[in-house]
Amino acid sequence: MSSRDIARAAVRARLAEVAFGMFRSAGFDNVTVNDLAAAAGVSRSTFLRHFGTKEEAVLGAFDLQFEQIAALLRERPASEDDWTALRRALDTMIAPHRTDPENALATARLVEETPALCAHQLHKQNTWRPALATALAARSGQSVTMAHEVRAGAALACLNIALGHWTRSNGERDLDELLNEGFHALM
Amino acid sequence: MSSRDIARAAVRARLAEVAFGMFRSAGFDNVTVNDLAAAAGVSRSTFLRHFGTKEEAVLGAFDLQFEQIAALLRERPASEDDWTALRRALDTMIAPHRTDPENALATARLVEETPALCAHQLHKQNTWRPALATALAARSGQSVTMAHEVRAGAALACLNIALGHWTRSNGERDLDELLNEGFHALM
DNA sequence: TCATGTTTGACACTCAGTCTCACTTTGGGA
DNA sequence: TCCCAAAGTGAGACTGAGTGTCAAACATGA
Repeated sequence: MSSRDIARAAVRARLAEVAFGMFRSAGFDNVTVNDLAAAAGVSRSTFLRHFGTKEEAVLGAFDLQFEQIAALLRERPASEDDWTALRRALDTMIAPHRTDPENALATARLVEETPALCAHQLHKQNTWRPALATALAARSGQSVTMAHEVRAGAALACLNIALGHWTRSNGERDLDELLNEGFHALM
Repeated sequence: MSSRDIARAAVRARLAEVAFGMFRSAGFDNVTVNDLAAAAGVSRSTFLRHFGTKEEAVLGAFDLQFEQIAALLRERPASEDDWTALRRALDTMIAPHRTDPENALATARLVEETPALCAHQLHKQNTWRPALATALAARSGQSVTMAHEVRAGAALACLNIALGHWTRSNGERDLDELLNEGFHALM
């Protein structure tokens, strides 16, 4: 990672933070890219060059999480069945909800109540699903089957549902238990 | 259903058909709403009044299918386990792929290769999932639990994955069998 | 026939996203 | 240290989606 990449990532992080703050207080649809750029002290061009779309300013961070999940999945022991491996790998995804529930709750709410964000998020998951299936198969040296992909998809659906319940409980219910309850319907 | 509603539905169907034809031959992103309106002989305003968004011209029909699935699900006998009931209900969804594979294949391809359509489709499924869970619970007089919702979500993921395989096989593989294979990883 | 509600087309407007061009900054090699 | 090539930035023009308003045409049911 060159120093340029570091600088670029720092700018990106700052822009995302400013954007999240404005979306959180005014609502995604009531903030324009011009507003975001002005608030962050950059031009409209620069903002869009960093994120491509308004949605990516919120959802861009999730790509890293998916890579982490895939990596963790690959490291789960082959003796573990797929459901258990998936359940464990998702612990990474819900770590932020434990360490910074305030922020995680605001993000989850924003995504859930904004159709454009929700749709993009689901599409992102759909894009990552094959990679999860590959990781699931690779950890036990198997080749990818439809079963791997179905289990990966089911686990993601489970995550979304558990997160939805968690959000609607204002973060009061335990996300770990909600996930366990969800996986219980699958295992 | 008044005569006005009938006329309205007829116009909608015709507009959707024209739109699908153009999307199919030129690609979703290469056709503007102006193009669609001109080809259908209506104004841009009228086209957008009927569908709201370009995407809905393609995906609008799926709402009916989801209602059908929910209705069928409610009618499955309480003696059937949830997975079997879901699997049977999905037969409705894949009926068109049997009766008119040509058209179904083109639609599936269009949705899959167009990110905007894919995202909207997934969001639609996400919106309908609670209704499926309710139907699943109602058929055996239970109240809705997270398990119902998780199973509904998993079934939808399974449908998407099976459809993806079917599309990539150019409609040559049997969608019924693909669905069975997918559900096998869950049941 | 008439009053009412619906559909339509025209048009103006906002905003997202793409593209191009010129300018500035920066990193790394000579 | 100097220099150059590459990367980042800002300005601005442009396309196209989606919203809202208005007046005219239309169909429906009394």
